[in-house]
Amino acid sequence: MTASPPSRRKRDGSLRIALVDAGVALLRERGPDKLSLRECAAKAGVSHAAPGYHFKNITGLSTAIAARGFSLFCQAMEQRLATSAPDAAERLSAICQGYLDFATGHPDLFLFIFSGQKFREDDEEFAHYASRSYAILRETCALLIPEGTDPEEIEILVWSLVHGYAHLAMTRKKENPGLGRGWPDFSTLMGHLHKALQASG
Amino acid sequence: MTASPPSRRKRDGSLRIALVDAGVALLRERGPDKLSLRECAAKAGVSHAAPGYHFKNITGLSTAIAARGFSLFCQAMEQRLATSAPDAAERLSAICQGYLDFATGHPDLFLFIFSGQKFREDDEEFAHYASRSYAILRETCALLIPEGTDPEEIEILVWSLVHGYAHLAMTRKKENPGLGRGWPDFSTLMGHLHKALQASG
DNA sequence: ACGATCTGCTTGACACTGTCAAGTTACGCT
DNA sequence: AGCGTAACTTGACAGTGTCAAGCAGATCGT
Repeated sequence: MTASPPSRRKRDGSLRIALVDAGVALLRERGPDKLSLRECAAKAGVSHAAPGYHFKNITGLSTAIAARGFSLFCQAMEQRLATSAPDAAERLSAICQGYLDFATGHPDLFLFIFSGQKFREDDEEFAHYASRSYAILRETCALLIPEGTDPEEIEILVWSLVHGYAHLAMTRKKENPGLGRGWPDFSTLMGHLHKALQASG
Repeated sequence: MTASPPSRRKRDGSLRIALVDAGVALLRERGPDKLSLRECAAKAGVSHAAPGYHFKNITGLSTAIAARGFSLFCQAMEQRLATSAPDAAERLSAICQGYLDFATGHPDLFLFIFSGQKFREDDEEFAHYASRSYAILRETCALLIPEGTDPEEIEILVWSLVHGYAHLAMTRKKENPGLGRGWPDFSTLMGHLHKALQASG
């Protein structure tokens, strides 16, 4: 796996990246609770203690993987935003779609970053992408805040709805490769949400 | 811990219960990802392999703990329902309050049962309480379904909103003993939800 | 060109985990 | 009293995270 030339030493941090790659792959193959330093090492073709050098403990590796997760999460939302119509309602639909793209495309990673397990919040990369993901939501909501309403109220409303939908879909029965069998499409929920916002504004 | 008379053998399944108690306590003390068969055994005062007899593997113990979790979950909702005004909107508010009572009262257990880890779905107790918790939601929503709307659409709408709110509150930063600092109260979200339902009905 | 140094890894050890096989003990029954 | 079996205990093994020590290749000063 990741078979680079013989086994030269890297001063460029490429093993660090390879280990995160291995971790992401491991999550996908074995599930969100089966991460293991030693198996990441094996997958990357290095000795069992090599990860300990780059991430001093398993929390460090988990944090790096979560950072990768949040980065992909942001990417998914931005991708949908990039091809969205410019009006506020469409942009809101777009980030929600991106949200669900990420959840269905990387269910393991999605559950992992929202597992409630503690990461190293002081990690720069992690903090960057985690806060950026919320910033995207916030900016998109900004245009839809009814006069005289606390913006956070709407942000949390939207976020709760899409997050709850995605998270329930991922945790309920594993026989849903996409979203739950027979579940209403998110667009119908989005319709109700818009009605609520119109009624408020 | 749970110091019963000397160390007599029990034919009544009381060790099984003691082990689940120990597991629940362990989750609270050490976090949702730190469950251990051996430590549950120690906490219950039995040998390291005793849990293996009652739950054949750690998935078995996890399932029993999750069953306990869902049972408390149902209990929290029913308790709020019992003292609620009889009209549909109030009953809906009541189960949402119960939902949040459970999440804030047992954050570890809440994250555990919704961690996405797989349980033994064929376990009778687990299946009972898990499906019952959804049934409570369903029954409460039933009175609020607008004419000509798929009931599941409203159920998922409500469930997503309250679940997303609770789950985000639990996973975002651990310095929130209750719900996030400065977060809008759920009742405001509930207000928007009602507006949406009125606009639909 | 060459030795010193430092960085990136390896090796080895330890305490801990889940799981299984085999042994032991106490309870209920006849 | 004695037996059978349910409810454990004991012991072992492989796998885990973490740490200390060793070691070798890259880089630097000269």
